[in-house]
Amino acid sequence: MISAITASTTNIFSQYTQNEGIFRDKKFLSSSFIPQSILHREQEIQQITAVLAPILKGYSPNNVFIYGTCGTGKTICTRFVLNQLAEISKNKITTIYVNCKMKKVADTEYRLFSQMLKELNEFVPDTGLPTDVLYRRFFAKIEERKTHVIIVLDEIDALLKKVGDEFLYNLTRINSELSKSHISIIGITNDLSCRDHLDSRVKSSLSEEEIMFKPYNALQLRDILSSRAKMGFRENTLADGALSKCAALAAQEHGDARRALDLLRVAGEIAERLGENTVQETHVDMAEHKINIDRLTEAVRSQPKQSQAVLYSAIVLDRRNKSQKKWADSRMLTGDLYDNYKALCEKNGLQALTQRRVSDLISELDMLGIISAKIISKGRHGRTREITLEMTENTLEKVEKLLVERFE
DNA sequence: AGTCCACAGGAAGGGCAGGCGA
DNA sequence: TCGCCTGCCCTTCCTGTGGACT
Repeated sequence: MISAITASTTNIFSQYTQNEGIFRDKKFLSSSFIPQSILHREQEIQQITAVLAPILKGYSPNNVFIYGTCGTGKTICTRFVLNQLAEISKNKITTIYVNCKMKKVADTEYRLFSQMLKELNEFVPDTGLPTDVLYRRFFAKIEERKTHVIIVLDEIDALLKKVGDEFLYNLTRINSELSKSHISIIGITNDLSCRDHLDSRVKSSLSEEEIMFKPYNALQLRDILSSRAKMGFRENTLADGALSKCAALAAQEHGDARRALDLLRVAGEIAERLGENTVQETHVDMAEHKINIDRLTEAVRSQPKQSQAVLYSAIVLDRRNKSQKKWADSRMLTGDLYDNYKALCEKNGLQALTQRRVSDLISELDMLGIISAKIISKGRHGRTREITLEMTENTLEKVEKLLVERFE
């Protein structure tokens, strides 16, 4: 029996290695790959370059705020320009890149400075030091460099929402205390209203320059995909319709190039797994479906147990409402959900949280796009949130299966 | 116009785990 | 070892809110 299994797996592996496959090199289909030239972003690249160019003559560049929705090339263009700048200046410039949305990495002031120090090869403990000690170490490290330091704060809105703008004020003030070095800040955000929430003193010092990235249209996305596909796929392995479909689907989602690349790569993986020689439109459909399911199930899986309990209560309530009201009305309110959640906790021996805390968990699930919670007023019957599940039936089944194992 | 409901959500602070330095 | 600092998760207390009802 064992030898039979071994023989079959050996067969699969040898088939896999013998088959040339669809991909030439998958890294070219990754959104983090920075190509030699970036299509349809010439103007934006020029704008970033113009802001940073004074560095080459020894002047301090202005701080800059870059806006644009997801996948419009803000990060890649910034990194592209910084790479070029580093090359021309013969690495006399220090760049620090931090993604402020990364949970447990840079989602608090302490973690941001800890992460920036890490980029400067100074390691500090995850917790335990007073913040001003981190500030001092950061100043010292910057001063030690005796160069221009460009700090790129990607998804800066996430951090601003969480900890306020005090850290930005402190960062912009550093220059007055430095004598041998200089700091410039590039803030990248997809929240267009982000700037409006800044304190006026921060606003004036940070938003000296502003650059806006418009979404790509389907034709532009097609160009981008086509150039990446030439590098990423072997010849004649990609049907023309598949490429157009990826571009069209991503264009529908506010011109998101990252999404287009993901679709193309996953479609290729699906085709390869099915033993096909070319990627077809059907594979793109399957990829879209897979990406949606994977994104949501992964988000649910990584939630703490209490959040999962809240979500499971919502699913149970949704199922009950649908069966009782015969699909007519599956809306649920915060109060109903909380009662259901408390019952679930009791059944599972879980300490129930207060309604205040559950209200925050509902907001977090809403932010993740797993549920939708809309505030409504029921007049004399108070104000509450109307909650609906934001999942297709297939995804819901997968998520439910995952949660049933934990709570039933 | 005033009242009332059922929350939303801000602010403050408690408790815990963990690191640092005297 | 102890005091002080941090982040994180949570509770308690409080004010604000929109629209139906009186």
